[in-house]
Amino acid sequence: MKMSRYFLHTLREAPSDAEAAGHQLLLRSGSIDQLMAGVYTYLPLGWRVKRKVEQAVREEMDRAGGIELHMPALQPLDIWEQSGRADSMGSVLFRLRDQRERAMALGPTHEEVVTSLFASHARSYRDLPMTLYQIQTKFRDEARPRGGLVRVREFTMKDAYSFDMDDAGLDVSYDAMFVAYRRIFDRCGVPTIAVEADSGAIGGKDSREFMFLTEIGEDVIVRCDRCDYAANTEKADFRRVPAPIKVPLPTEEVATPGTSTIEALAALLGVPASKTAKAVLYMATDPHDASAPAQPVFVVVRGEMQVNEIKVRNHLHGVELRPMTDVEARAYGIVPGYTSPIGIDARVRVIADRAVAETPNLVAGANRDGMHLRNVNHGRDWSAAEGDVIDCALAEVGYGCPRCDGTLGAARGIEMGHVFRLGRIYSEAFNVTVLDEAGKQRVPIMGCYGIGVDRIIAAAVEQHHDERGIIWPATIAPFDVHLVGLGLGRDAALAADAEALYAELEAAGLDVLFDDRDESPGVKFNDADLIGLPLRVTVSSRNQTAGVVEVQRRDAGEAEKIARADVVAHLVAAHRASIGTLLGR
RNA sequence: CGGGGUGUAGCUCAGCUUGGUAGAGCGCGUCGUUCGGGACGACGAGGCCCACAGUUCAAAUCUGUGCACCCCGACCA
Repeated sequence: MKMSRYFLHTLREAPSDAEAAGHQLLLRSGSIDQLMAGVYTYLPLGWRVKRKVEQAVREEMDRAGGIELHMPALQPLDIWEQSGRADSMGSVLFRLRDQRERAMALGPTHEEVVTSLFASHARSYRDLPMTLYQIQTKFRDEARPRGGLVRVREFTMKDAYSFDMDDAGLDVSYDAMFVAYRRIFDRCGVPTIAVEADSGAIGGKDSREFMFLTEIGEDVIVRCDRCDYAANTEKADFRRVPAPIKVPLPTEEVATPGTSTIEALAALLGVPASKTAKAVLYMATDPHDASAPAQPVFVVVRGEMQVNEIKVRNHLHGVELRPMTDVEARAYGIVPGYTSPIGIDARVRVIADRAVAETPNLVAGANRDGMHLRNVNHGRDWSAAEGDVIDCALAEVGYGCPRCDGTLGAARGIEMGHVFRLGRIYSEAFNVTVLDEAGKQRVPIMGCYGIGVDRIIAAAVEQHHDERGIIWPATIAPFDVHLVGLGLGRDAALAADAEALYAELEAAGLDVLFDDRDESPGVKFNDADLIGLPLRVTVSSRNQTAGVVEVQRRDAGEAEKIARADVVAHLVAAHRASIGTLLGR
């Protein structure tokens, strides 16, 4: 491609809307353009990157046995009601009506479509196992798009769905996807780690997220410093330190006027926060039944810990939680600021984290203004209901690893992909049955697997750039070679040779961006650095005289002078080597 | 949805406090000089100052109401 004829306009300064380096560089390099919050145009340069990423994903999915298809983004709302997610997806689902007022949705994901599709086509165990995938535009009405391509409302996802007869088959399908994901991210130059994850509104269990670790990540993960345990904090467990064996002491009241926070309480009584019990009050509502009254929930964790609301919600089967108001609390006889699990109104469901239940002689509220109780013990003075002592505290840096005696550290990350064993939630909802070898109807078990294509691009730039611009991994670079012609307008012979080299490189199978513009060397070099193609070739009168051209790798090293006659072979070899490294060959 | 911030030229911003009819740098066009790391000169194009409603002789500027975008939080297959 000749730059003089290309639709490409670099920016010297980044638009002020962009904060992350990767977002700024994608904008400055003329790769993307924002249309509105969370909606971007892929400009020609960015579009080439996107197609390369898609192709990398496609090849690896095919290699793993996936079969590509393409499902509609526009979907009837019926299927969302059939699965129950019309409610549970809530406001994230883009809804619309056609001219006959039929309710529809723009697909935020495709479990419903693929499962109803599979139901009408699959008949026999001979059709299984089957993994179907697509690369599709998804729509999610995100409350807060952010970070350029990181969280957007219209985006491209590769989503795959596996159908198997039994758990053992699902394991095979799942493992194949897991391996393919590793290869995809490696190939695109995006380092990821697989972490245990909450499966969220999609349902299912046993899910793993592939996280790209970065300061700008919106998820927090914890990792063990000794073993390979890693988990999203939404899901993470930690080792509760066994309490030293202590005899429960008699409770005693202590006056604590004006002490309604754990910090103030710990300071006033001279005890660590870990010797206190923290009460957090919620109202829980059922997203599937808006008419049902909100239920009061009282979560107790140790004073130094935070409630993991995701775990509480999952424990309560997907309810929505909101903080209880003081007015509501008083209606249940609760004194806000001095809340006590002791003698709580029977209508209030008490859920306790294991750590608080196992720690003796804690300071807790007395449910009287200005009063706390010392030496409160779970089991003697108060109790969560049967089955309501659970892991529901947030894992934090410095806590013990749940798997070994290591310590947890924390990092931020962006979710690049997610794989999980779905189970039969959807296949049952859509009445998928196939006949097994004995002629009996069986419901297949499903897995689902997603990758954010746009996020791969965002992460690749975030990971590979310097102060001058992008350093594209060779596998996803928009072009392979940046051919820079200096002073072509003043030297007809040079211009002719640059044209010839351009043609030779293209003929050799390289994608070339040829800067044939009438611009000064500084402008051209700066644009080349900004755009970040892996290889830069400079032709100039100076080099021409010596019979050489100059080759510069974007990722490292000094420029090399290469004999004009050898340059095509040299670049082909350099390109192959870079691709080979990323493919792990 | 709560909190904060910002809307003036394609981009980055000044002007707003103290109302008087629009500015800079970069970018863009033409011409000339330059030509290996964002050159220089001359001339030029380009703005419904986010929108609407007030106040005023007069509003980019003051007031109100919206809207958009960004950040933090809530939310998030």
